[in-house]
Amino acid sequence: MVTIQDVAKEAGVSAATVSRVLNNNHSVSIKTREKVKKVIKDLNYQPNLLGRNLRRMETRMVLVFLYNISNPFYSKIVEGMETIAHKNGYNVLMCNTNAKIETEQIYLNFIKNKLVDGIIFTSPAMRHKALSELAKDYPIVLCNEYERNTQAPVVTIDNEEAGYDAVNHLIRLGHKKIALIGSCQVRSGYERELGYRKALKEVGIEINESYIIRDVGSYKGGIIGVKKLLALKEKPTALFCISDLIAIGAIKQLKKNKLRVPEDIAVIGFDNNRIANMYDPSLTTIAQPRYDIGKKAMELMIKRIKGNLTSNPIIKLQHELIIRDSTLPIMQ
Amino acid sequence: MVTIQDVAKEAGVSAATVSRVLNNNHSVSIKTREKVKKVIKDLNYQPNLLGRNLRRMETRMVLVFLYNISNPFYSKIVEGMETIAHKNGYNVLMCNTNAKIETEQIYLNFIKNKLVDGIIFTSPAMRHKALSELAKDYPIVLCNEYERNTQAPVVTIDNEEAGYDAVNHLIRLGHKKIALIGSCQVRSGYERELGYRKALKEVGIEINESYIIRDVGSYKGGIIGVKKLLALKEKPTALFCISDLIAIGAIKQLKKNKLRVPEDIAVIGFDNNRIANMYDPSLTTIAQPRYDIGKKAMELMIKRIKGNLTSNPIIKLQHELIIRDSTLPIMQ
DNA sequence: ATATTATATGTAATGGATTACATTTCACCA
DNA sequence: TGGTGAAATGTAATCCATTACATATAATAT
Repeated sequence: MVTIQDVAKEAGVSAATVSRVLNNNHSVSIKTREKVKKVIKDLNYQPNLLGRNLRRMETRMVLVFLYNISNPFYSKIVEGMETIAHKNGYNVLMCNTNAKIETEQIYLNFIKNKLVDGIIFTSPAMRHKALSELAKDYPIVLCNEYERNTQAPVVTIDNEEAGYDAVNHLIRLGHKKIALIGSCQVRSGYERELGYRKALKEVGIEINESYIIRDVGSYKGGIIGVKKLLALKEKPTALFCISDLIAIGAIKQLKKNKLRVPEDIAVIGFDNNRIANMYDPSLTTIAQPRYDIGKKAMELMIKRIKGNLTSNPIIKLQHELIIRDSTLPIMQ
Repeated sequence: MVTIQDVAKEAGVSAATVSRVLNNNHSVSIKTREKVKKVIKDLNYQPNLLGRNLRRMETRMVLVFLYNISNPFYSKIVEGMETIAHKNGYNVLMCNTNAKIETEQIYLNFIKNKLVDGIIFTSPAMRHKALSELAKDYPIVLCNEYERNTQAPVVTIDNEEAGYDAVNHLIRLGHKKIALIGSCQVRSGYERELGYRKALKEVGIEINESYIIRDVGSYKGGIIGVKKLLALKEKPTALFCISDLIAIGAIKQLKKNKLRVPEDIAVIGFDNNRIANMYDPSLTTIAQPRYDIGKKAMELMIKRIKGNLTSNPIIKLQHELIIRDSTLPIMQ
């Protein structure tokens, strides 16, 4: 392996000078600089960053914890993070946590052992107390999911407001019997349910608790939810699903029961998952500003790493209602 | 920050002994070991792996290049990789390359700069010559996509055989006018087309070149492909799409033209993407043994890192035809 | 021409952990 | 009890690059 010493010897200078060339230190004469650069090229020298990182006690790497990379929701978020990171000389790495605390612990060692400079959580499994402790000692940023009491910077949307907007859309279409399929286990789900309740209450629709199917998630959850709802005497005419995957499961099950969407039942999803537009019918949904969420999260992270962030702000970015076929108004 | 020296001083031993305790070296007396462990705990000492890695000149990290994390196809593959990696004391990190050579170059520095021990490519943008050069100097494994001439270990499936099986399934259902939507820009696509040709030729169906829509990909490609096919005088009765996303785009466009799947046109996809089962109709497709592909790739990687792999094997694992609604035989 | 300052480069310490080698300790045996 | 070998521990070099500080050289001012 070629080291900085080899380059120095070959170029007839000291390692310090080579280092200065590598780091674009201005106090190297043009002649020397060119000479060193040539040797670097000739020897195909690649600096060993383990040495640099040890010396500087930083790695310029940020690790992103993902529940699972298969969740396409996060791809745009990560892109946003990468944009800001690269602009600041940082790199972004990702890992799967599978929402398991044990897996999180494994990868948490990356920051404890100085292998990365910071960690961004997208859907933490560990609880807010542990997270807050962690955030005291290390640069931590939460992206999307968080618990109210967590002492760490957060970037997210106003989920209650978004849930409100979704349900309001259904109300404006004339629906009165509106069901919800979701989970209040994560805060985002809980807040979306709050928005659902707020919207109904506001127009004087009494909340029918049997219309609220909780603690089911993802595609299968949508199927289960619809089965439960169709077993009711008074069936809903509209469905607010707190994720697009739930919505897709729900629609599939509705179709199985020969119910048409949106003619018989309108369905609205959440996230504007890539599949939302591809599905048949295409899904009305709430889009999150994913790219900007990622950018903002990385901005906070880099500030935090550099010690320029002392408070723990909770930043909420603007969501958007996207109307597609699954809630089209029906010609009577 | 607490260092190994601090622990040593506090425990009244040398740093070497602390290091031995950390690494479970047997030549430490039980008494000393317990004493050191207690101090480690009391001081909440976290070893700085930058030091260890520099000394050992290894990081026990493997980086996986993903075209984009939003491609759900790779999640199971990564899971397989993680299983084997963790079993061997390695960790898996991922990054987005967006199939851009420039981005690949950025992350390639990770291995050149000794920040990771190996890189697994899932869909390399760089060409086989550069890859082969790289593989000479560094542990590189290719997973799924590869070019014939690449001098590096490869784990994949027999794409020609899989394409053959897919088309054969359509033939057995009685179809004669079978179209293909795909891309021969990646080798897997090219090979699947070979399988398509082989299957048709075998039963004496002449190949209609206008039934082959090339160089379109993903969801939009499916839409474009169907538009082209429906413009033909003699429309096909079956469609082999070389990915599930293409198939979904195709079906969406077919429906738009009031064509029913599978009644009017049968459609088969490829990959057994998660959405394949969720879509309406659910997709007949070719499933790749993704978990096993990931496991195998990581096995090769670790062998290669340890210097126990000198050849460049091309390992092909077994695929499987999964029959669902999109090709159900039609009752006449 | 000398003093002063700026520029360029080198020397050596540093970061934290590991490990080859050296030394000490201790148990056991003759 | 002295000798032997094994076990336990310590010393110091090492991994590679960076950087504070020292020194040498060149440029400028007086």
